[in-house]
This record gives sequence, C-alpha cells and structure tokens, in this order.
Amino acid sequence: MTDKTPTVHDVARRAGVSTATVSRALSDADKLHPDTLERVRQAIEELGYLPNGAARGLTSRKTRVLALCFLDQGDPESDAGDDAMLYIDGVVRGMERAARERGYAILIGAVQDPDAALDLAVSLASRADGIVLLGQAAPSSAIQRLKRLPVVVVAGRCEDDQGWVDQVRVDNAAGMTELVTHLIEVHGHTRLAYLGGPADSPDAAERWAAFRATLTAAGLPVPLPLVGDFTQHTGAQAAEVLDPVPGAVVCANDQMAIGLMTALRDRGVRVPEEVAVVGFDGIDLGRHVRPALTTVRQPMQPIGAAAVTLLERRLRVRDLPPEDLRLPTQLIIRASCGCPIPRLA
Amino acid sequence: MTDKTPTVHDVARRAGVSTATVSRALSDADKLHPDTLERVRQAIEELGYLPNGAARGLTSRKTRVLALCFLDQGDPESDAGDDAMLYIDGVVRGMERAARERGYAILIGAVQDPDAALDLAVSLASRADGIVLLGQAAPSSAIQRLKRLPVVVVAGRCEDDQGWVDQVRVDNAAGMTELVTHLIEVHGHTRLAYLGGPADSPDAAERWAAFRATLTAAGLPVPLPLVGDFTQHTGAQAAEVLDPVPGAVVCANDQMAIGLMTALRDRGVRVPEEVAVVGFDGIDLGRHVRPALTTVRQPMQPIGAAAVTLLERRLRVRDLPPEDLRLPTQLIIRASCGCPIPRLA
DNA sequence: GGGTGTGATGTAAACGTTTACATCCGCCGG
DNA sequence: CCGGCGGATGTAAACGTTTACATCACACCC
Repeated sequence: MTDKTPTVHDVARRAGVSTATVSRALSDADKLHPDTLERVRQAIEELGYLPNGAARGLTSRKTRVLALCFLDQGDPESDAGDDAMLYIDGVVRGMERAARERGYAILIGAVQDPDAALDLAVSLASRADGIVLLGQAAPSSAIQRLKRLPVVVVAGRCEDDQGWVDQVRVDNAAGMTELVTHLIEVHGHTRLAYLGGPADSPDAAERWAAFRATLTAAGLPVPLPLVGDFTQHTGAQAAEVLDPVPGAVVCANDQMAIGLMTALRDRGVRVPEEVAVVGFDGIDLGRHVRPALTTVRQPMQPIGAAAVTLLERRLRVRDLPPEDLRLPTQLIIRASCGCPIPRLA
Repeated sequence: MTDKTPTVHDVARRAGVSTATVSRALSDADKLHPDTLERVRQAIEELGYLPNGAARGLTSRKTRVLALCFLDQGDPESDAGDDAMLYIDGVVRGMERAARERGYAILIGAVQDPDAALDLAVSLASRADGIVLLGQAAPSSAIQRLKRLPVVVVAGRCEDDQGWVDQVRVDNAAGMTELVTHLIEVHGHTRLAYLGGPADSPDAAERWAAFRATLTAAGLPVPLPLVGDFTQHTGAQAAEVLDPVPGAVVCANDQMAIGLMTALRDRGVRVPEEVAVVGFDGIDLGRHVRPALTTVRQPMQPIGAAAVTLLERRLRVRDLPPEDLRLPTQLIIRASCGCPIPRLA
C-alpha cells in the first residue's frame, strides 16, 4: 500500500506486454488487438495507475493545456469590488468551453502587480501549448519573451503591439457609435455628458474617441468628459458633479452607469424621464436594475472562444500573418434610455 | 531564427557554465555567485529561453498546479442559464487567489456529462499535484481512482464519501435554521411554504431537512414542498401554484426566489407586505432586485480557498485523518422578508 | 604546510513517457 | 514453397530538466 506510484513499466509487466503497448493503449487504443487492450485496461485499473502528465508532455512536446494570464484587481476581503472580474469570468468560461471541444484544459494564473505579469506569464507559458494575455497583463516585454509559443492578446493596449501578434478585441467604436446614434436620432438628445474610464484602459480610450467622433459628425457640441475608474462608486460621485443635469449621460461602463442612476434617484432626479443614462459592457446586473439599463453588450464568451480558436490555429500552422480580430458588439435597448419598457427583462 | 527552441544546454553553453548552474539560477538563485547568476540571466534573455515545464515536473515530481474539475451545466448559446456557474466562478476565484499565494496555478476542466467526469478528472489529475472535485463531478469511482494524489471534494453528495476524503461544504443546516428562525421569531410567520431544489442535489436535501426540522421544533406545521430546478423559471411557475398565498415562502436558492418575486408582482401580490420571500446563496443579483432579497450567503471564495488549503496541507503531510470542513453561512437581512429597508443596498 | 571546512560549480544518472524502427507471425498470390 | 505484405507488438533512444555526489579552489587553524 505504501508502494511507489506505478508507472507504465508496472502496468506493462502486470499485463504481460511492453511499455510501448501500454502507451498505445492510452492514446491509440484502436491500434491494438482488442484482447491486449482489455488486459492493459485491467492492469491499469488494478494498479490504480495514473499516467504522468509531465513525462507525456516531455516526449510528445505538447501539454494539451492553454494558459490564461490576467490581472486580478479585486479585493480579496470583500466579494464586491470584483467588477472587472465579471468580464474575466465570462472570458474564462468561453475559453474553457472552446478548449474543451478541442481537448484542452485551461490553466489560469493572475497577479495583482502588473510588473509581475511577465514572470507569471513565463511560468504559465512553460506549462502550456499556448497562452492568452488579458488586458493589462500584456506588456510588450512579455509578448516578446513568449514569442516562442502561440500568444493571443485579448483587449490589450492598442499601441505598438498592433500587427505582430494575434489579438482579439471588441469593436468598441462601432458599439459606441450605435449607442450614441440611438440617443440622438431616436430620442432627439442634443446635450450629452460623458463619464469615461481610466486613461490607461484601451477600451476606455476607444469608447471616448468614438463618442466624440459621433457627436462631431452629428454637429453636436462635445462635452468635457468626466473621468471615473469604472466603479459604481465613481458613478455615484458623478451625480453630484452633473449640474445642471444634461439630457443624457453616456457611461464608459455599466458599473458607473448603475452607480450614477442610483445616486440620481437618491437626489430625486428621475431616470429616464429627466435624464437618460446608458452604459457599456452588458453585465447581467443591468437587466435587473430599475430602470433596466440600455447598454452595449460585449460578447465575453465569444471573446474567450475566439482566443482559443486563434491559439489552436497557430498551433497547427506556425507562420501565419497575425490576426487582429474585432468582435462585434450588440446594442441592447432597455428602459434607461427612455425607450418604452419591453415585455420582460 | 528557425532554430530549435533553446534548452538548458544552450543557455549553459552560452553562459559558459554547466546545466546544473542554469538550473540553480532558475530555482535557487541565492546559491549562486552573483556574477554567474548575472551571466546566466543574460544568456536566458538573449536566447529567449523558456524552461520546459514538463521536464521540470518530471524530475522534481511536482507541477505546482492544482486542478479543478466541475460540471458545466450552462447553455453555450445563451449567456443566461449560467446560474450554477456564478457559484463556480466564486470558487474558482477563491482557489486562484489562495493558490497564487502558495505559488500554484489553477488548471480547470469541465464536462457536461457526469459520466465523463472520471476521464476528465484523471486527465486533469495527471498534470496536477492535487485536485478539487466540485459537486456532482465527484462520483465515488473517481475519488477512488485518484486517491494517489490529494483530492478535495467540494459540495459533494453526502453519501458514502463521508469520512474518507477531505471535504469542504457549507453549513446549509445552520444557515437555513437561522433564516427560518428569523421569519418565525422576528416576523411572527406561522404559515411557511417551501420551494425546494432538485432531489439529486445534496445542498437541496440539507436545506429542506433543516427547514422541516426548524418548523417542527417551533411546533409549526410542515408544508408539502414544491420542487423546482433552481432556475428563475421554476420560481415563476411556483407563483401560480401558491394559492392561497402563504405568509412566507422559503426558496432553496436565490434564483428561484427572484423568479418567484417577479411573478408574484406581476400577479399583483405585494412583497413583502402580503407575502415574504427569502432565498439562499447570496448571489450578487439579490442585492439589486427590489425588494432586495433576504438570503443566506454562501462563502464561495472562502470555499475555494479552503479547498486549496486542504490540498496543500495534504501535499506536505500525506497521512492525516480526512477533514470534513463545514464553512459557516451568513444570514443577510434585506427587505424581502419584511424588515425595514436598510440605508443602502 | 597538511588537514579541513566552506562555498561555488561540474558530472551524470535518473525521472516516466512516446515513438521510430525493428521484429515477428500469419496469410496471400504466384 | 517463396517472397512479400501488413498488422501486432517489442526495443531502446530520446525528451529537458533536477539533484545527489564529486570536484575544485580557497582560506583558515594549529
């Protein structure tokens, strides 16, 4: 009972075959005589044999693992504050499902400190066949260093990475344009305020740019943007600054929009009658808040799935021109923009 | 440029040292002369060397990876329907954070078919130092088969596993008792209805048992339970069956409670004035729904963290009596039970 | 100045698989 | 009966690290 953990050799001996045969029973079952296969299976069962993944990976040069590296900005103490995490959960789920279909498992690792991202990425990469770098976890140095294996950057900063590594992002510009156009054309708003995200977020930058461009194109004045940090808290703060209340407030994410709506209601301002509020991201919460939040949905699971697809593609064919995938967003019209309430949330 | 990926040997040659020294530079940096270390670092940098995790794992007999195996019951097509997934996300996050502190990464894998759970678990286990089996993903056969490495079962079925494998679960009984007692003693309810979960869920079973026991102890009649499937949908269905409307409805999870409240409101029944509704789980949504849901919070992240702790403990000391951890729940009183609305959600 | 302890580094044998290649055997057509 | 063929299995050489052990240089002490 205290025996060493059994290896292929033990299984082989017990089944009266060679190690090669055991190996084949594990991977190419159909290349074996049914009787032999059965004997091997039995030996495996009896010994409680577990293959050693490291040894398999060493010779086969593949781990059947895809890694995901991201920044964890949540507060370990409180369940709340995990705003950005919802996004990550969605991507993880999308990756997991796509990977599963292709026979891969997902290895996840996070860091709090962006400076530690490189080390983590290296450590993950050394155990995977490919790696996904999420958002800020993708400094150029890391990408450079990992270039020996397939790398996909998701929602990365736009700067120099462009054009030399596979990327997946969301079409922030199209989504924002669609959203703002709705406010202008359907609801006839002309006074729009903007509550933006942190300067170092590429998403925030793209959304703001599109917001501005759309207003300009419509011949409307572009307001000075308020700059928040993507939390409900700054959304609420914004309510105090917005005075006089404009016709509509466009928020760079849902969290801030919800914080804003709540604070507005506390101040006695009616949404959407007196002011329309819209968000961006399409988090689940937006459906349940009253008024239900009009927003632009980010396809989080498809993002994860696309990353896996890109990885797997490059695993098959190494030299391929880098892909820069832009996934479409979806405008979700609910009540907070002033549209009539649909039948059900 | 099309050269083979570099190994310790290449690094060693380039740095003018032996492979052993390179290895030490990677793990026991402080055992090296600073100058040597620097030369090795440089060689690594220049060659773009990435250590091979498989090879490392092979000799060191540890992967620094902890696996998580669970059932994915969500619908890949719709973002919704991922009810149970919220729970899993919480556990994953808890695991990831706890693992990170100890230098582990998390390998996750899911299956849809419970029968495939064993194969998946084996495949994950072969690449990890320990494995967590979540809920239904833990048939006894799997646990038996994996026994060569540390296994922790989280929220498993209660049956025979008990007492021979490390487990983490939530104290459903205490939570339910506290909740029902609140309804009885604070709000004076005497007519309580119960909307339960599927028969094959150990959590559901424990909650129902505690509900019944508490009523009995209080000398109140025990109603026939309605049996739902943990979705908002069955919660809504329950609204039609509940007639005449009782004083309070206790639901086995939040999703059903929310579905029920919505349907009740549609029927013109006021919550909590005419009927109190309470849930179980403490999902985020419950905070934002109106009236805010009174519920029992499951500490999902602590569950994940506890699983990692147990795993790591057993990694250090193999023969230890099995632990059966019961994590405490927390009663969260909000508005749906009839309590005055607190200051903010 | 020989023994001896110490800290830095080299040597080479595992680690547990996979897989190219070799072998064996039975069968078929000529 | 022979040559060849193909399917099933065995043999043994990698795969890229880690690590026990050996070695070496040096300084120290009596």
